[in-house]
Amino acid sequence: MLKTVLRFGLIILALLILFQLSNASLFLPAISADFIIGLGAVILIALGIYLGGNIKKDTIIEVEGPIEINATKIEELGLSEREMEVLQLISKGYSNVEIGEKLFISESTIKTHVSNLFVKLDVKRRTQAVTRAKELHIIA
Amino acid sequence: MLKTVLRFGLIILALLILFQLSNASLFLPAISADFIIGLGAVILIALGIYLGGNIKKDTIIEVEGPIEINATKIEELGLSEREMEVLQLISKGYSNVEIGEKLFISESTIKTHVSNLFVKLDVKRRTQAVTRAKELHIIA
DNA sequence: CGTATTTTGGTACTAAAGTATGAGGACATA
DNA sequence: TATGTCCTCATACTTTAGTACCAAAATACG
Repeated sequence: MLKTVLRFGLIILALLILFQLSNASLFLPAISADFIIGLGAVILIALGIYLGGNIKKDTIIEVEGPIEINATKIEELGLSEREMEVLQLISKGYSNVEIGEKLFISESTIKTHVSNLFVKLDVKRRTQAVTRAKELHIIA
Repeated sequence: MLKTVLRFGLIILALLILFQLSNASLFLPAISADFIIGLGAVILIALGIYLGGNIKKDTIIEVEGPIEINATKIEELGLSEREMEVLQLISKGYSNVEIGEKLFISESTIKTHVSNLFVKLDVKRRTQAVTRAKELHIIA
């Protein structure tokens, strides 16, 4: 919450600086207006990237303790978002039916996801899948 | 790769547009220069957020410190040695048959141990048992 | 030695998990 | 528009897992 306030504060601050620059450029003909505007653009994009990066980190990578999730590995294995959701619920000990209820989809679909998951993780049972996933640091 | 090119293209395009706007504003006094610059700023930040959100991060994997086993808890739950062995093998992803082979006892016996384990841990499935056992720090 | 606990094993059954296959819809991209 | 990927769901089947109940050895202990 406090971070959110800080971020929006940064955005407003950046806007204010840009507005000031637009005036300052009139009194500093020695410096090209184009240069200043370009500089402002770079700063704003950098700010945006910073904000975007943090937003992504907060929403996708939820971790407790010192263990972090290896997002690269997930891509390497070709695991989809839905598959990751299912994998996480499996690791928490839920049955296929329970997982279906939590995700509002049928048990059949869960079984499909689970089977695909096993192929991609190269395992044969859900308990193995959890062990393997933790080894690879793709779940907490 | 193609996406990367597209993104950098977008950045350059945005910069060009901004430069053009800085000129256009001189010929369009009806529209406030501040407004145009503000609009540009918003667009650039949005672009930055989009770009930042798509940058893949190689997250650092930090190793967890020494995990302590709570021997007291094991006693409290009344878990026998054999049950602990079975529990550990379950957590490694082995099937009942495989566990039986490793401990040189029949699958029937494993099932008995597993069922007793479930009662003592107050769970209904082996995946739950693993989750619970780790919560209680009775397995690594 | 007698008693309690653990470990072992079996049978019979139900429930859940997992496999194989096919297929339609959603959505982004070439 | 065509293509490919993901998500969805279903049917039919096989395999594990799990429950209930029982019982015989092995082991620990006062």
